[in-house]
Amino acid sequence: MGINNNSESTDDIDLSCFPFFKSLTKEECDILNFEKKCIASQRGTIVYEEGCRLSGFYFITRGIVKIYKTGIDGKEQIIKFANKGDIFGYRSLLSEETACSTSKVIEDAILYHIPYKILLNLVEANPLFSLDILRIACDELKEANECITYFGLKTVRERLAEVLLLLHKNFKLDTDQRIQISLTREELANTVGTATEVIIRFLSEFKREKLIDLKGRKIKILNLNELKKVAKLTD
Amino acid sequence: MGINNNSESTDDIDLSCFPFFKSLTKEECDILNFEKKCIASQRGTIVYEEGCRLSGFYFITRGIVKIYKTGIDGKEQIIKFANKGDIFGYRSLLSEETACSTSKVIEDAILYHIPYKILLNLVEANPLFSLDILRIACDELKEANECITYFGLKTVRERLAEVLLLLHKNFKLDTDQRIQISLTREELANTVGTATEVIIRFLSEFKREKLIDLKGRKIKILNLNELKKVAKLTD
DNA sequence: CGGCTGATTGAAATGCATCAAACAAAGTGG
DNA sequence: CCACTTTGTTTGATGCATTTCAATCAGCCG
Repeated sequence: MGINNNSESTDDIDLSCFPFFKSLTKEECDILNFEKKCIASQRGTIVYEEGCRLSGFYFITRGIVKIYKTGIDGKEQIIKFANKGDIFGYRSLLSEETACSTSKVIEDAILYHIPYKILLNLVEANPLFSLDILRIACDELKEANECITYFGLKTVRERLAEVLLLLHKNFKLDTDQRIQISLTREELANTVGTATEVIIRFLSEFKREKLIDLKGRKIKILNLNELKKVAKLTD
Repeated sequence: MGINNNSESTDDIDLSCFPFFKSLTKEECDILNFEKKCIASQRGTIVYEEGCRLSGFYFITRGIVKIYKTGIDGKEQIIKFANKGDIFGYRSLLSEETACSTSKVIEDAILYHIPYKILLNLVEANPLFSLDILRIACDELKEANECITYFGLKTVRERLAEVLLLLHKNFKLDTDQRIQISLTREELANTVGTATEVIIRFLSEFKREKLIDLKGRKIKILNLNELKKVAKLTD
């Protein structure tokens, strides 16, 4: 693991059924479906690395990919988890720069690679699609700004509570109401921006306070409202 | 001060000379210039506040505006400084949400208000402009991601060094090579995400180490390379 | 079984936040 | 024009949150 472990398949799912492509015409969908390349990737696979020049962006229909940057001392900062229906890798593409983050599969995933040229053609030819992707970028920007704010104004304890709430909101729950995404303590730490040990301590503190329940990496939120108070959220 | 102190003027500068509008046709420029509204705003003016519904976005041709969010305890987190040639307020507009940040003039500014409808028309009618604004959003996203990373991985001392370098890069220098933007210690603190006193201590530490020179709020960088080392920057 | 990675706990060190107080500068009103 | 208020800057001292180091434990895989 940790090494490329892809298998290019000829999986011919029609991407037009996903909301992201809703504004495309029939012809555009045909081109898209023809040019896309399906990549089934196992946990640990690195999709692209910081410094790479990408040839296209990625659309994910299954699994989870973490997007992160690496600091000088080798510590990671996770910026985002991409899952079903998300796109990633488009930012550096459109800015015409090398990737400034790394993306790694943390839950076996199905990815579709879509060439840059197709993206450009669509943006230039289809104003509605153009607006769609612009709105996606704006939404990401909003989340990033909220993230900056929470880093600047909140303590580690508050940030952990907020991250748990975000994971709860953005990822499916299993039959036992546990958040399906399975992160190591270290990955949680790299999201919150702290040390692994600190995460462990606060998690067990939350558990003691009956805010959450832990079963290995599977977390269940027991008291949503109280956790929101800990996170100092208004809504 | 602190209260609205605008004066709507009929200033008829042709906006097409700014790079942001470079992709517009002659006709589009005419409409833009007709629909824009010039607002001369003094230091302290609040352009819009968190929770407002905006009717358009802003283009700035002079002065500086700080964009920030306010925490529960009233503390501010500054997200961005907008100056000449920048746009702001477009994000919440395109996401069709109320503003999630406040913008306040910190250096007497000339702003142009451009109605949402014009923005939408341009994005839908002009693919090149559409791509331009998409790239701007992507660039902002890149900066935001770097900001998240520096919050997550760096100490306050390192962050302050990085912010000083960013200000040095993004704002003009005066005849004495000092960074023209004039921030209070508190505003610096609200950018770095720490307390005013901490900023003061590190600033005088940097001064003692001959990395910077201080003359009130005007900062001059004396040793760029060494400051980059402090900020743990690679480039 | 032994070696690996990840999780956990404890103790010590430190970076930062907070509180308090003094000072400087700038604007306000008598 | 001077006392007064206000706002911003500075310094010191203290306490707390978080980091770091060290050691142990649990689980997994070949």
